[in-house]
Order: sequence, then C-alpha cells, then structure tokens
Amino acid sequence: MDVCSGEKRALASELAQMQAMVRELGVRMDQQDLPVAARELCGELASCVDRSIRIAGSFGWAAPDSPGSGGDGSPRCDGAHHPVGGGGGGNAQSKRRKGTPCVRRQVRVTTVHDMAPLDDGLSWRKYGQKDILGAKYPRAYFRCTHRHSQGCAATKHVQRDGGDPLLYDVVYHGAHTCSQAAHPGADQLRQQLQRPGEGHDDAGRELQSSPAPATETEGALQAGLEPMTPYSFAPAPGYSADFGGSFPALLSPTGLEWQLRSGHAATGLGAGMDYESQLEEFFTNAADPFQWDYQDLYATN
DNA sequence: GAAATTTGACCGAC
DNA sequence: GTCGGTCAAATTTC
Repeated sequence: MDVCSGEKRALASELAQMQAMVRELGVRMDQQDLPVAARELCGELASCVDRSIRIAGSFGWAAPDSPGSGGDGSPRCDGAHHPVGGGGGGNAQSKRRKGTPCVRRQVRVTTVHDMAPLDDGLSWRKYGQKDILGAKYPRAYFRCTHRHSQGCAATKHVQRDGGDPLLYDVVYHGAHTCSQAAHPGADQLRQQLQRPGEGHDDAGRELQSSPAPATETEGALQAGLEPMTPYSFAPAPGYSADFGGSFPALLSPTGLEWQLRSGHAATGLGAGMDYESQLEEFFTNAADPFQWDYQDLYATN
C-alpha cells in the first residue's frame, strides 16, 4: 500500500493546511467586527476540518505537525484512539480499580445553540483536581452528587486535550445506581451513544464516533454507564461575564451550567495567545457544557 | 445553613 | 520514590 500511503500523506498535509488557514481566518474575523452568522459559519468550517483530520488520524494518516491533532506536547491527546491502559498515556490509568467498568470518551466543544440535550439530569460533584505528569492541563475528578445519600459509585475524570483547546477527555468509572440514572434524558442520551453511527444532536449535527469497533464500549454502556453530562466546574468569580471579548461566557445563576452568547469562540478559531490563555484559565475554573461533539469512545475492563 | 468547590494531604499501585 | 486517585478541611456561593 505504498502508493496509497503517499496519497494519504498528501491528504493529511492538505487537511493540516486547511486547518491552519481556517484558524488564520478565524483570527482575522475576530479582529474585524463581522456578523455573528459569518463567525459561526467559520466555526463550523473549523470544526469540520478538525473532524476530518481526526478521522484521518484514526486511520493512521498522521498529519504532519497538525496543530489540532495533538502535536503541541500533550502526551495524552491521542488517547481516544488507543485502549485505556494501553500505550499512550499509560500510567494515567495505571491506578484504575480492577473490576470497575470504564468508558473513555473524547469530546469536542463546538457550538452552543442548544444546551437542552445535555441536561440529562445527572449531577456531578467535583472532588478533586490534579496536575497530570506531562499533561498540559489539570485533570478534574467528579463523583455522583448522590454518592453519600444513595451510595452511587459513579465517577468521571475530565481532562482537556493538550493539542486542541476544545477537545476533552472524559473517562467514566462505574455505573450510576442512584435514582437519577433512570432520568428520561439520561436514557435518551444513552441510546444515542449506543448507536454512535446514527447519533444526531437536536441541532441536526452528527455525533461523531470512532471507526474503531465499539463493541466494548457498547457493552459497558449497556452495563449502566452514563452518557455525557454538563460538568460542574466551579463558576469562579470574575469569569461569569467577561472573557475579554474572546470567550463571552455567561454563567447561570445556579453555577451548574452556563451558556455562551456566541458560538464563535467555542469553535476552534482564533487560537491566539490571549484566547489560549483565557481558555486555559477558563477550563481550570469553570464548567464546560457546550454542545458536545462525541469524538470517540471506547471501554475497557 | 446547606451545598458546592478548592486544595493540600494521604494512600495505594507501580 | 513517583504518580494518579481520593479524602477532608477550609472556603465560597446561594
């Protein structure tokens, strides 16, 4: 397949070039006061390019120096394409409890038009945050709010991808045994995830899934693992209203969910230093229930 | 006051 | 000894 590999390389190169151009376009659009619709369109384009690169990557078509494909130093950003506990990242899962089902999912923040589908009624409580060796961003640890009241053992770990500010690794451990597990919204999302190739969100966007076999994932999901939920990062004071125009977030009064006034900044555009640092700061301090793109998921154990 | 997050400390696996 | 995961006291928010 040497002939094909050359073409694949060319394709990967083209995709990487497209991505760079889109980012540059985003930066320029950010500098000029363009209509929101144009920005959102550009954002969609950026997301599309990112997905294309990621799909290509899943076939081993590594894009040369692709900024969105985990090339900026984080050793964990390729995690979605490797089994947990396998090669990449390795020790990140080394302490996983034996016998505890685990689902790992890589999700991308894209647009924020409709938050409703994400409100699956599951509530999480953050119980820790840890800097991970070699990772660019800290990992946040959540457990079910009803852990003590109902003995629910479900937990999840959330870590931002070092290569793509809008990409997150979410690892679920254990199944919800609390009453919220029977929430209708949770069931709906679970069904979506059980059929990753057919999933669509309410905005009509396709929910991505890895081309890799999802047998284990589906098995784990059917065993009672919960789908994506809004995070419960702390709505740190000062982050609720202004992100310097680059990341216009608006926290809800409850502090448990938030929404954006514009989807532009959440589309992978304008990866300038200010934007990056604000995103980093934001991730550390706030929630991130945008509209999710289900990049990949798989299960182990 | 209740419920949440933050963060340093502790524990177990490697 | 190192590192990831969890605990729990302190702090913050509503």
